[in-house]
Amino acid sequence: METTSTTSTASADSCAGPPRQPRRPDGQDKYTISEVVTLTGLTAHTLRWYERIGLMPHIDRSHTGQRRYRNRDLDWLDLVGKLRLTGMPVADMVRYAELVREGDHTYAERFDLLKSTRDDVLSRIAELQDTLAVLDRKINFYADAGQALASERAS
Amino acid sequence: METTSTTSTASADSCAGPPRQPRRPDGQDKYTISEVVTLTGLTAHTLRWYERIGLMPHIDRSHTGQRRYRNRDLDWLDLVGKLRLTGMPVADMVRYAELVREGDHTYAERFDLLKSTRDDVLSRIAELQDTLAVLDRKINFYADAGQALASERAS
DNA sequence: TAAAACCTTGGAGTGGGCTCCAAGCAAGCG
DNA sequence: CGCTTGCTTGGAGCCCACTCCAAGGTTTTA
Repeated sequence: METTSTTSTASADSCAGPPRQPRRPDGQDKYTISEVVTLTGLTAHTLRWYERIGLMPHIDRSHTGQRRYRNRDLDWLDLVGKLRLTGMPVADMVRYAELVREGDHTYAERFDLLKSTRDDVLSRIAELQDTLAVLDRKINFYADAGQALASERAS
Repeated sequence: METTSTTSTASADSCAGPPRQPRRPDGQDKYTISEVVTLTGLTAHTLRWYERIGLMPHIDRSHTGQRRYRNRDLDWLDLVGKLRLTGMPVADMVRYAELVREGDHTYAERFDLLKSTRDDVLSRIAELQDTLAVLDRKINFYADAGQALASERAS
């Protein structure tokens, strides 16, 4: 049976920011898929799917065919996770992965891709700050309205 | 035949930031669906779909049954657009719309909803800034690598 | 050694957010 | 009057990013 992800990505705890993934034990360079699940917060399904669609580099296998992830694979997954947060489509990440696989002569193209991604991120940040301003105006409105209702009740 | 959106949302022009939607003509308070399409950048399909799922307030109709949007509807669509950029699920926006329809006694709940949305936005901004740092490190790496290749070619 | 836990595969299914279609009504124009 | 253009509806279809299933092989624990 498949281990259904216990480390839920969106936890509802009140304080303390994002639910940090457990840190990698150091000195280790071989992880089973379930270890990667706990380290990345992805599901095993998703990890295998990433591999099928060409988003992963070649993953080592044990002599019986089970995946054995290495630290560089985890580094890659970290990057993928970051890019995912920017809303970059998986297809674009696959493109980047292909460039990496193709070797050093794709440096320029990778550079361009990263730069335009960077620009996207900057404009998304700007959009969000814009939205923040709108939310703050509305929040103030409701705060005032709440005040008004309270004093009305008091009088 | 349906007017296929001419105002493409994602234009590829180089400068000048986001493709500003045309400003509303002032003094007007009745718009056909196609006017709203050009004002918001949404498609007519999407506007009708928003209505079906309960994301819109009641929209006036002409004597023949055609939609006539008013300025307050456009204001609402602006808000929806902002919230969409934050990644808020449409279902949550529908919830907010319901609260608005239910009247003044939902002020407190709306306030809470906006505040938690605000928190989400803040943490998304933080995530993006994190990602930006990663991208910058990689970009510097590739810039250096490009330099190295160039000087290699020169020698 | 036997049971429980974990891993493998290809392919099918899901949910969100649109996107489109067909068939038909309505308005403006030459 | 006929043509073009625009609007109406319910329902079907699409794309993305997973998510799960069945059927079987492997590894670990007791």
